[in-house]
Amino acid sequence: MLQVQFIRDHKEEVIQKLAKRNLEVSGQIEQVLQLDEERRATQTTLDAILAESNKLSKEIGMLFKSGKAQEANEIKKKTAGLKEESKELTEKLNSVAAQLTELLYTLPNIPHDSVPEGNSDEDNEVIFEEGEVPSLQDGALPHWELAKKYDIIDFDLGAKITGAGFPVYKGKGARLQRALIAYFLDKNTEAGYTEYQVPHLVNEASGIGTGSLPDKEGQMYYIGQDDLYLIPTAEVPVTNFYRDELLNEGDLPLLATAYTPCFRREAGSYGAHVRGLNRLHQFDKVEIVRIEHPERSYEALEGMVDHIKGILRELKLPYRILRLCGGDLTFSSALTYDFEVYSTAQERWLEISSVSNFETFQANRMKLRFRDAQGKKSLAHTLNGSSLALPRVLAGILENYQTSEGIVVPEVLRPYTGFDIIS
RNA sequence: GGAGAAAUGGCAGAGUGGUCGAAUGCGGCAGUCUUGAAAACUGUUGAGGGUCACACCUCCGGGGGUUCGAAUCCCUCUUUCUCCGCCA
Repeated sequence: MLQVQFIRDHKEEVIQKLAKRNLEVSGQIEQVLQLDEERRATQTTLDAILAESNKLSKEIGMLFKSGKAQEANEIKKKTAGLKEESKELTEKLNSVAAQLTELLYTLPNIPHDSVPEGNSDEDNEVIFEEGEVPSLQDGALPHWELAKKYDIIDFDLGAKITGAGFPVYKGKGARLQRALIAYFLDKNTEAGYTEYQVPHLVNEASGIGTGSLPDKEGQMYYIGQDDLYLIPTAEVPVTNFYRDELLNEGDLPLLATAYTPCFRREAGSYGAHVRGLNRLHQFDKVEIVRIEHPERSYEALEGMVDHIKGILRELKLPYRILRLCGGDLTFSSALTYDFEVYSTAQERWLEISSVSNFETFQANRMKLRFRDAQGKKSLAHTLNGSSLALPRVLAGILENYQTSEGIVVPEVLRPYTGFDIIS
């Protein structure tokens, strides 16, 4: 959520920078400023009435104490009108404040200056590419064929017990999943991230904190009976550890990592591109989250990018890094780098990680602040990234490591799998 | 699931209708003393809104109510603890 104070002080800048997202928000900004003005005016009037009412109440108290009940009752009569007025104003204030918040919820984060112009994923900027695309033999298979051939993922069984998009991993496939999770968590903890295991259901406040709610896209699974949401990513529970916290500057940065399953309804996305592991309703992901000092958050973002690069290098997967353009940037993010692995058999790039700096956008929603040495309080910056999303990494491994003998396990994973080939 | 108790500032803990944003202790910060440190002593120390700055307003788990006035009374929700039951 953008800060009202910032919008007040930088109105034109906000309008101009949100244009990068191909949004024309001048009408909404005007409305925000108007509601804010109204909110403050109402508050001021209400405060004056409450002050008067407090004063009278104190007088009444003193009069009763000194036995002057009659005088007290006289003053009591005067309070009735004030009470009525304050009630009306409070209602108005609540209504205006609610409208303001609702409107602010509709405004996405301001893109960083380095975010390229553009409308869709086609305008994303490739900033880095590394790794060799293996030349596969004739008859190279896409991962869903390989999964069937080696009996390591059963999509039909998942569809039977739950539905489409809920695969069952089996045998060496299941073991490989476990290996990847352990490997990623180890890499993250080595880099200083504290490992957590977190709930897979969150309450509404947490969803709002990270910007997942209000969920206009209907992406989250909702458990109505208990008013809880299945997490779409570990980002939601982990970042919300720090909701409503006032940290000390010395506590920063805070680094956390967690493995969780992720649940996404993916309403409306069907077709060839969602085959196999490409898009699922439930998938596994290891996430990294950082709470940073605003002055160091972009340095931290680059650090996260380097960290993920290191993992992909070790896995020896061909990958590239994109800087997302304004049109493709997610709602809460100021700057996002996407990592994509080249899926040789499908001959396409698969997104396996998204690393973002949200600056104060989430922190403002969740009131995550820190106090500096001078005692000044500021919103912290929140960042997160996948390190990594499993299904597409698995797809990349299956397709790129396939040989006539079977699927070779990347070397760094062998201590975790206990086998070096799936045949 | 049933019965009971509780939720107050960074922490501990008082406050059961009136000048309480809240005693006291610990902790933190500043100072005095000291070569330095400790101890002792003195002062200071919650958050949000609002203001140029004050004033002023709001906040004692969340929401609602009673009252001229609520941390304090009532309703409700959440969480924690104790006991019983069930259970991986």
